Amino acid sequence: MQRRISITPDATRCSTCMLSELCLPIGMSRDDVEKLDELVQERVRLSKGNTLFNLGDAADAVYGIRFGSLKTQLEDASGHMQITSFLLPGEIIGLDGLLTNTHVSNAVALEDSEVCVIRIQEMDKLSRHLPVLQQQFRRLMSKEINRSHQMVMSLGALRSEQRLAAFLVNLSQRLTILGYSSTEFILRMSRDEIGNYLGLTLETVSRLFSRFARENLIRIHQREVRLLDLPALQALSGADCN
Amino acid sequence: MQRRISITPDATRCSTCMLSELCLPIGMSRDDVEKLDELVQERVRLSKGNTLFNLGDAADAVYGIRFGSLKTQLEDASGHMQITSFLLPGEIIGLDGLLTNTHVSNAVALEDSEVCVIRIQEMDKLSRHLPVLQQQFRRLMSKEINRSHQMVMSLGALRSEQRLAAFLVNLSQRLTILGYSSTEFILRMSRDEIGNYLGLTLETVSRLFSRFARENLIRIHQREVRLLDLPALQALSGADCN
DNA sequence: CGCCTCTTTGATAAAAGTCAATCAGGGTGG
DNA sequence: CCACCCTGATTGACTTTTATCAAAGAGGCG
Repeated sequence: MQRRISITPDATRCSTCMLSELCLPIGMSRDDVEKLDELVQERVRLSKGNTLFNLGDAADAVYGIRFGSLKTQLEDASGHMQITSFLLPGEIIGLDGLLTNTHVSNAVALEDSEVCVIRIQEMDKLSRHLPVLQQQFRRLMSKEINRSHQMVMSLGALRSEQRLAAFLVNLSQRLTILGYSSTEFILRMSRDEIGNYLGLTLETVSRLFSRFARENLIRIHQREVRLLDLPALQALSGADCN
Repeated sequence: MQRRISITPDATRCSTCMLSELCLPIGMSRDDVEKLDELVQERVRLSKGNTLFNLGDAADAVYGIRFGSLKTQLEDASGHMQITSFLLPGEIIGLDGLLTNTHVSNAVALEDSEVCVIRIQEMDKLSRHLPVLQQQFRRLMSKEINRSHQMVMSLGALRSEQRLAAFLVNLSQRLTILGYSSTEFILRMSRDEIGNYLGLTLETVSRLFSRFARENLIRIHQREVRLLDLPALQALSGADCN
């Protein structure tokens, strides 16, 4: 189920949002963030499994995640899906639709989630009086380019165990920024989804988790993970010189 | 060798450039393109093997390729390089540096090349009188995000032969847009570089080229390729339903 | 309680990597 | 001008990694 929520005068705005240090306003001055308050006029609440947008939908907005998590996936001509990202609160989704104003991917909620709707037209209007907003948005797009390039590096250069270690370390880092534990968290995605994302099969992912557990790098039970040896995982993920 | 060239009054500008239908001005009106003419005040000429920028360099500009070709590559902690793109005339390079105004990759010329320097500061100044320029730039960044996501799909979902076929088809399409032959061209990169880009070893690339030639899909001699059966290559690259 | 989905684990097969030798061109220096 | 050298490309033999196929186990939800 997808439900649109209009923002009431007393609702949380960018300037009063817990995530304002991470999301669109990251690095902006207090004053400038307050000017952002009129930008988001709507939110969307999604229950688990529902789509925020689909391939082919008109793309007149991007979305900042308020809570929950989503995945984006591309679909090729033969119908095969490739997950291109897992997104957490404070991250921006939908940037790939701005080329033709049409979404080229699907965005699906991995759990009950809520996103802030950032209309491009509103942003352009606002940025006339707030030029820093354009730079801000450019930074966010550049960040997504970097993230995707890192993914290319991971898929092109790392072996399965390194990819999975890098995946865990990356999740850990992003959760830390959000104030969650860096060593204990719930995987919101299935083995199949992790495998798809990392270019591996679900069996390989499962086997690697078991092996990491045997080697006391992690403890894992279903989707609950505890990272026992973060430095070792970091080393494994390619930071070492082997 | 890298040489900076100031633009003289009689030099080619965006409005008189052969590539204006492809490059930064793609899709802009005649009038708007003329307003772009003051944007590029400098060009850089690179001889083969030289770098346009290196990891860590200040990033105050992006670059439109005028002629030649370049590669961009990331370097990980252990010194391993991963090529993230090969760029042709009309394409924009350097978008990944706008997050922190520092380049996070190297850009190296694959042959003697020339690029137009697009200073971000100039662009921001100009876009105050030409709001369409911001949208234009957003489209270009979105395009790079899409390209990179496609690459993730290719690396994550395709087998070696499909990746190489997709690589050839992609090159063919981009060369066609530039007015070159879609079936006969010179590879500007080595087997090693192709392999690195596609997440394969140079031996695998070489073997696949030989196999494609044996199957009459291509003819290849050193770096000269002729695509004999483009539809079959397209089918192989994942457009089929197998 | 039972069904259904997700996960784990094993056995085997296929894909791609590694190591090694040879070959082909292009450029350089005698 | 030709021989040689160096780099890049090809090809073969063998190994490793990861996928595939298959079966069984574990939770969660109606």
